[in-house]
Amino acid sequence: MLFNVHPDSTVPIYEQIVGQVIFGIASGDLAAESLIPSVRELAQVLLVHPNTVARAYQELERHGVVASRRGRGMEVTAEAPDLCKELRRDIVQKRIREALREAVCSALSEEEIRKLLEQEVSRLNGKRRG
Amino acid sequence: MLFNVHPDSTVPIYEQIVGQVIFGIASGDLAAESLIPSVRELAQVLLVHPNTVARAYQELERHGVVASRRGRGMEVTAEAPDLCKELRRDIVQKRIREALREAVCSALSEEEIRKLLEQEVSRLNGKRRG
Amino acid sequence: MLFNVHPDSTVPIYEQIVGQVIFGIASGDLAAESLIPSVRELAQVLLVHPNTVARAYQELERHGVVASRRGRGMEVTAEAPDLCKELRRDIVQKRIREALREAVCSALSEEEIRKLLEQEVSRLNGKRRG
Amino acid sequence: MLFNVHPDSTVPIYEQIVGQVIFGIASGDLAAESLIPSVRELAQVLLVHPNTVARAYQELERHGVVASRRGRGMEVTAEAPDLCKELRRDIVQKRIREALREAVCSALSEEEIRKLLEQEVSRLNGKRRG
DNA sequence: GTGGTCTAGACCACG
DNA sequence: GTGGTCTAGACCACC
Repeated sequence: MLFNVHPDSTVPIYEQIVGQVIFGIASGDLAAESLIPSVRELAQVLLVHPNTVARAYQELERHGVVASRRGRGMEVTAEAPDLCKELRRDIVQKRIREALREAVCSALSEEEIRKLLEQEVSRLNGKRRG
Repeated sequence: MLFNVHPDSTVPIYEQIVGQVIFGIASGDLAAESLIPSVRELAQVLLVHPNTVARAYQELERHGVVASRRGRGMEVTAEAPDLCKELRRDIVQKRIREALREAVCSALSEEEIRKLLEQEVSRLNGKRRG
Repeated sequence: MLFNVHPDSTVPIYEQIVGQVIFGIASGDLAAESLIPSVRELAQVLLVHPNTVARAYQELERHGVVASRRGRGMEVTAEAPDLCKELRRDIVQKRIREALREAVCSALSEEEIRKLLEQEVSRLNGKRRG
Repeated sequence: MLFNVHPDSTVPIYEQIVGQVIFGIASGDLAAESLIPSVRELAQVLLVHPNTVARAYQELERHGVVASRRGRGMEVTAEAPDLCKELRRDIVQKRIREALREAVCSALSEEEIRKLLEQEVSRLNGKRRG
């Protein structure tokens, strides 16, 4: 499981972590009933403060995708995989929708926007395969 | 000239205003050497605090796209139109790139991402024409 | 509006604050559309750290009983009074139910429990009027 | 002897176990000079960690209601039955007092509180007999 | 070892 | 002034 957080994003770090865990569960990297990385462990990997991770985990618990197991850690719930697939779609769709809305209201033409999109999609697929 | 700010976005309001003005200049809605709306006027239209607008204007001044004319207001500079066309592309591209990067790292397949994109593009074009 | 928190309770302080605000809204002490005390102000009154109050306020926001007004404070929502009357009942009922469940499983007889209850009710009503 | 622990209560599990043993001794289910269940046995029944049970037993030993008998286990002391009857009353009374204090400070009327109490008492008696 | 709570104090965005 | 986020590090309950 690989975590990607960007400390300089306008999106709070804890929210990025929430998203990453949701993605991990949706993709199957984090299986139902398994334990997610401990607060301290993930904090060390991401170079953020444990409190920041803890806050993300509380949010995830609130969403019902993980449950705290006293003294053991945070466990992925049985319903999480289905739930996270929905949440993942919502997150990605929302982000894309906002980007496109901004593109439209920037008065760029539809062709220009499509060109930009195609270009960025190819760019990322290059990265993905590379 | 139409301004769109979304108070619940993670993007700060003043930054949204900066973007809107840049878009307005790039599209020609705000012509070179013309005056942009006064701080108070725009604050009233957008239902935000005048300080927030003032801060956005400072940022625009820093970018060199507007210049304050004592006693008259803020004027679009001569170089602004070209500059803003570049800035506009950068802004839109950056936002799209980030949205797609997130889509990719969510482990959605390329196909699913393309489907989402197409769906959202149509949705916005519907709105644009409607 | 009077706040009662007990630092040595097993119930976390932030949760006690959540309850107190809900009670205040349910009773009408905190009216819809009004601002609740600021984080710093309440922290000073309760002699707790501002972060603790902030956490309580986030929880309340999540419940939909207050909403953050950027730069102004936290506002009681329009739906809050009705919502809080329900929440209040749930909180009080839950606490009473747990106390009684414990009383029953302590193997005290029904009479003894009733006697204890009556005694404590009178005691509190004495306090309330005194 | 039946043990009831609620893992999601704000009351620590070890403290719940302490209470349950005190109740058992007060009611006569656990007789003076008899052995209480072993740490491992009780841990298995309650599905909690043996350390948690061990901690509860330490607490009970500190209260003087059980004493460890090398090689045999933990024995209910001779003074325990009387002591536990007092402790039981204190525990139940404290819990009820706190629940009622909260009810009062929630600004529910005396009438409403009495109604809630009556309703919950009947509910539990239904369970007790059922 | 685990997560949960709390204090402390920094910086930021916004009004 | 407001709330929001983050770092830092303490102590606790539990496994």
